[in-house]
Amino acid sequence: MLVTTKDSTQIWAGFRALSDPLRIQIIELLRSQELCVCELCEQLEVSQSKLSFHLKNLKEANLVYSRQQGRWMYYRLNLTQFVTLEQYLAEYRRFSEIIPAKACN
Amino acid sequence: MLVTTKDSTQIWAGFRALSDPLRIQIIELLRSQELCVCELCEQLEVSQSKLSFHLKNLKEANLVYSRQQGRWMYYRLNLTQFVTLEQYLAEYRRFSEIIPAKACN
DNA sequence: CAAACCAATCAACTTTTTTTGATGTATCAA
DNA sequence: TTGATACATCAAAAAAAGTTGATTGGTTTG
Repeated sequence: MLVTTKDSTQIWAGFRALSDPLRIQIIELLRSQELCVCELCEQLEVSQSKLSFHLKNLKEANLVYSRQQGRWMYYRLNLTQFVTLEQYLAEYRRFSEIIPAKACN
Repeated sequence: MLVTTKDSTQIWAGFRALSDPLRIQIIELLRSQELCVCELCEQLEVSQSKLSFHLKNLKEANLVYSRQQGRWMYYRLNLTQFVTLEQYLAEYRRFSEIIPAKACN
């Protein structure tokens, strides 16, 4: 079963968002609780604009949600997307009979 | 439980390798069977050097093995690494009680 | 209203990744 | 041994991603 182009895009875009050390740190902080940008800034000791860049990145990959409250912006994980990626990887384990190549030529 | 820096590197490096459409296509072809470079070239319609670049990329992330036979080089998936990444993602689902943020200030 | 605050965005710059075409190396076949 | 094949590697160019500092927009506070 081949994934469609559209699904594939979702997939590698998701992995791309996870392919940066700072973004991994961000989601690990969000794993236990929703946090506002200022708190992430403090804990990760990075500039606000840098953080904004990476949060946008995570958001565009559907890995986080955000909600505004007053002048604060709170971010939290979108677990659904994590499950999607997890299941994509799980497919590899499912049909794990990998046939050795026939000799080439 | 926080992952160590070393583990984290393994993780985002793994995701980084999966963050490219061509590399996703490659692993999807390898999902059912080991293939040689020339066959991947044909099926994906990309240049050989381009393919080599991406295969190296996958290999450095431990997502594939390779073995040489005569003048052919055969690539196959390293499912162990897929499982590692899958389990990393699964951790997010496991403790999915995400506490809403306390009001900031 | 004005000032303070939080966070997004922008432009300029730096760094990393990817592509391309050429070259190198090893293997095999004639 | 010569030529062909399969693949890796390299250097240069192109494209994409990330960083930085400044600015902007929206919200609250005084």
